[in-house]
Amino acid sequence: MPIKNTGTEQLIKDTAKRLIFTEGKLHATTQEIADAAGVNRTALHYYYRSRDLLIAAIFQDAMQDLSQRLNECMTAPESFKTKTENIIALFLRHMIAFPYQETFLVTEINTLGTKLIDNIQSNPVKSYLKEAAEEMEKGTIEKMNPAHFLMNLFSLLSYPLIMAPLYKKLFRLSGKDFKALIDERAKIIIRLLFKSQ
Amino acid sequence: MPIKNTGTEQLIKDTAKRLIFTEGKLHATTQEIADAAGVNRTALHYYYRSRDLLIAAIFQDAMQDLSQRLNECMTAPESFKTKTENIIALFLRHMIAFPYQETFLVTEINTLGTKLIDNIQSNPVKSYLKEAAEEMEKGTIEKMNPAHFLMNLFSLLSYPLIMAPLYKKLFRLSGKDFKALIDERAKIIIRLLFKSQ
DNA sequence: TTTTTGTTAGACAAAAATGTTAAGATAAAA
DNA sequence: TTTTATCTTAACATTTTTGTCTAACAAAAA
Repeated sequence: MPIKNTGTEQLIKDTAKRLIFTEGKLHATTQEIADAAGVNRTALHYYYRSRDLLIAAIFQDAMQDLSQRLNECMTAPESFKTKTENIIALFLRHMIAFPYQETFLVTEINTLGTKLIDNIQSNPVKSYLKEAAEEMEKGTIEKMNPAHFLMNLFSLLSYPLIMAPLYKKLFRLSGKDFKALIDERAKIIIRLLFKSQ
Repeated sequence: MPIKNTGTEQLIKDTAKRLIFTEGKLHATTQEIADAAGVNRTALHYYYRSRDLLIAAIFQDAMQDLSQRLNECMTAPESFKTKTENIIALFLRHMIAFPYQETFLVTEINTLGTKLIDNIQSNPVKSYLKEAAEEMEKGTIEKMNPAHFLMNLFSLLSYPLIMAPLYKKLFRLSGKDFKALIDERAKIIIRLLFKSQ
């Protein structure tokens, strides 16, 4: 780590994340990133040496961030429903800020190979799936393979935000109206996933 | 259209679609496309003149295909539930074959601008939404903004297939096991969207 | 004050990707 | 058989993107 930290290294990475994760420009060039960050392109090489290394750093961060969010959410010491409500709140907030983070991860894996994620942590997910299975026994949620429950949850949270540009056109909605729609989703999702009473 | 049609023009486009829509290689180069198609890169230029034009053709096809599927599905003369079951079957089949088609559309829009889709047809969707609202009155599905119903439907259909590389790792599933999981989803989705009896 | 650190600017080199051209092979059509 | 449309090969030009180097400068640290 540098002795005199002016935040430029972080700024570059954060800007790249904004372009890629938030604005969905999955193939931003080094020039575009540097311009958006308001730094010279040389600074990007100064800190990250190459585009690939910057992208690798961003990929690592994204995986780490995803892992950590799953970890924290899924192993929290709360009731299953409360926990699920928290997952929804947290992931919705995240998807609003960084809708293309998961898309980025997947397309990187598709081009660079699946070995990128051999070390993914699946234990917290497993424990959540187990709890879901118990809830199914209790009858608070529909019986199904718990993996489906989790996929349903994440689908309902994520997909509308990824497809926002299409949905806005399809529904003829302004950005504001679409946002209002998204704000309603937490409740909708809970109502859908949990039996009515 | 060429007088002597040997299918190479189509082959090139189909191959590019395979790479982009199926394999999720969203920034395939002309060389990669030509190689995958087993033709010389010049053939690509011979037929499409430039990469951008090939991509534009693919984009148009994808929009057209999406529009047409929506159109056919949503205006079919069947009961709402049957119609929805058909939508699920059709879109699931499509997502299995071309999981990244919508992702491609959205990332293209994100980089080239929203004007690409100003002419999108939203009438069939509107009529489906109206039917959904009627079903809500009847009580066969939960009451909500019909737009949510549609977003729920497409989310549940699409997201798991887009995120397959991640989910396989997260659930530690082989390709075969994951496929089996996906095959169960049509029923799961119907059960989730429609009230139990 | 001198040195170090962070950073910029500019020029340039190298690589990658895209696009062009000309010549020729092939096979089907005329 | 000649012609023509299709497609390849190979060479090359252009553009885009990436990466490197050097000199310089400002601000903080020593």
